[in-house]
Amino acid sequence: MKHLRILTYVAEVARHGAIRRAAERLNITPSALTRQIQDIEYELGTPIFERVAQGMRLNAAGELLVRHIRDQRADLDRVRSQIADLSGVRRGHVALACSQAFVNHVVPDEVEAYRAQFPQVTFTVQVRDHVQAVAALAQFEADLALVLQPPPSADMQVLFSCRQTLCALVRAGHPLAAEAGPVRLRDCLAHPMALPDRSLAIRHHLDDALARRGTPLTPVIESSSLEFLRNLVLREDAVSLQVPSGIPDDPRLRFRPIDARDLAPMTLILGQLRGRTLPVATAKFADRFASSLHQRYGLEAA
Amino acid sequence: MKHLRILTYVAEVARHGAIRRAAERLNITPSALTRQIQDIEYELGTPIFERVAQGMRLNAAGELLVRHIRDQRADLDRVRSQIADLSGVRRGHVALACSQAFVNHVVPDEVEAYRAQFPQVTFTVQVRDHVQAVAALAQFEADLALVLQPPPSADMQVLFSCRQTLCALVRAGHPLAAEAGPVRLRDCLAHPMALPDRSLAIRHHLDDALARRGTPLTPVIESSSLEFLRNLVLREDAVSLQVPSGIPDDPRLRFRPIDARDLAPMTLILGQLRGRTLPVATAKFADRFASSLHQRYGLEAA
DNA sequence: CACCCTGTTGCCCGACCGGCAACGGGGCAG
DNA sequence: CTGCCCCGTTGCCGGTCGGGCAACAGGGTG
Repeated sequence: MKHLRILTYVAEVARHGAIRRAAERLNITPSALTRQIQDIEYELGTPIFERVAQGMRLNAAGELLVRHIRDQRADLDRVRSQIADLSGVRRGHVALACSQAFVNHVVPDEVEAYRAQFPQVTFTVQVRDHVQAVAALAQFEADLALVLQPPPSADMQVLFSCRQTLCALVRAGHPLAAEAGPVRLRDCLAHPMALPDRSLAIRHHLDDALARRGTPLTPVIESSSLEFLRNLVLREDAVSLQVPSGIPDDPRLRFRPIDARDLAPMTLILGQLRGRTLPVATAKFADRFASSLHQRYGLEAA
Repeated sequence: MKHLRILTYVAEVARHGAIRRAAERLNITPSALTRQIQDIEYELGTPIFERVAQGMRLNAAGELLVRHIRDQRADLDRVRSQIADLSGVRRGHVALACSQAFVNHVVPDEVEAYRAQFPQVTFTVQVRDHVQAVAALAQFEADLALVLQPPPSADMQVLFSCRQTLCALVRAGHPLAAEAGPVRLRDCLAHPMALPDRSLAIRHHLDDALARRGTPLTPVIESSSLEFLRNLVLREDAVSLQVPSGIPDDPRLRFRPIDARDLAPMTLILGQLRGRTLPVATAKFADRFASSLHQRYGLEAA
């Protein structure tokens, strides 16, 4: 929308901390940009940026204004979506931040199903760890977040949650694949472990449990990529630890849940920014997503 | 603020229901205005006005947009006020809608006290009846409302409330002024009555009470102006009914509370629009006003 | 049918926005 | 200390967009 142009300028300068860099991204010259900023500061009767040698830094007034700008854009999006909705065409955009574990089938399946019905709705899916995902919500970079074990945050409003039991993941033919049903953690640790690294919630969960019991952990392979770990498990008799919803349907892979005595289940959460009214399309998608997760993984936890 | 220009156009056309009238108020020509409206409709991909022979009527999409515009302007006001606040100068504006009863000393005293401390804060005080005052809040035409017995409304959030006992108002020398303390309603009705008309909450309250008891009421004088009624009472031995907070400090006037057996006290309410975050200056004024009312008239009612 | 009101359109001008080039100033390496 | 680089800023100029004027299309009304 045209009238947001100037506000966009402010937001962009704030984001980059420098007029020249912001001007480049906005495809205008620094001179034009500096003048617009000055205009706004004049209208407000106070500077909103602190001029430092390295560029521009928001001051307190600027922080307030930028927050207003973000709110205002989000609200306009919501209104546009509502308007599109009542004209019959379901347009809109959904920005989702999710953990790596869900890029296999959980999110793609859901997006596919939704787009089959409303092809006018577009999506962006960003893979973020559980901390960054919550931050993305607060920054309005994402409308929804689907994550494992997010840090408790007042900003996050839970739309759905359930328990996910960690599973030992091995290739077909691995000794652990001989039996079915729960497996004890110590039986896993007897084999070489290929584990997520500390950027992933799964690893934090495991480390916490082992630290409490004083069991040392010496993974043979560590990676920030679950996909890499799966590919590795296919090639040698290592054991990985993943959540079932993140394991693709591959006949060469086998997985067994870790016995509940050894490892508490993790929490899967679909959430949005607390207090935010989502655009129609986004809200409807969130709704369906929640009930679809409900069907797949059972009741919401308390 | 400059970027709100176009949005103001929409709001003004919506308010007047006609481009030409709106254009006149905006000091531009109808042609310029029609083009701006068309631009917005193009950007939104849908008309926001229904063209009728008599002018322009908002359609559903327009309603949504206009609501957004109102919210957005209110939020900007709040941000500007916050910014002014943190730069040390307490600027801001307070728009108050109040019942006639409070223009004598309640509101002027409070405004004076506040302006003595923060002369940069400006005020508009609109006198509205109890129904219109609540509407003014919802329309963002007022930030605060001070009224008697407002209709219950989900839009209204109570900041302070207390009870006000209706009083018989007479001039000094009137037979009723001979005694002090509560007076029975039937003793008043024995004299010619000079009453507020049905545009005022006091009259509704009285009518309700009398209707329940089947007592007929034949006022000699009716007026929508409390001030007129007081001036009349000064000139002849009539009895008026007013709330004590609306009676000026005039040695020629006497008033005695109506006995509680005859007439329940009325409710005085200071309120704002539910869910709205008021600008700093306004919020602070509301705060002081509430505690000042508290000191004058006692505890909040439940 | 004429008249009045409505919104709308073609044409034109002026103001505003953005581009270009140059300037003042702070941080940093030689 | 000096030259260099990057920072924001300013004077000047051109294109674009907003607004004014006058005329047009259409519905309601006497």
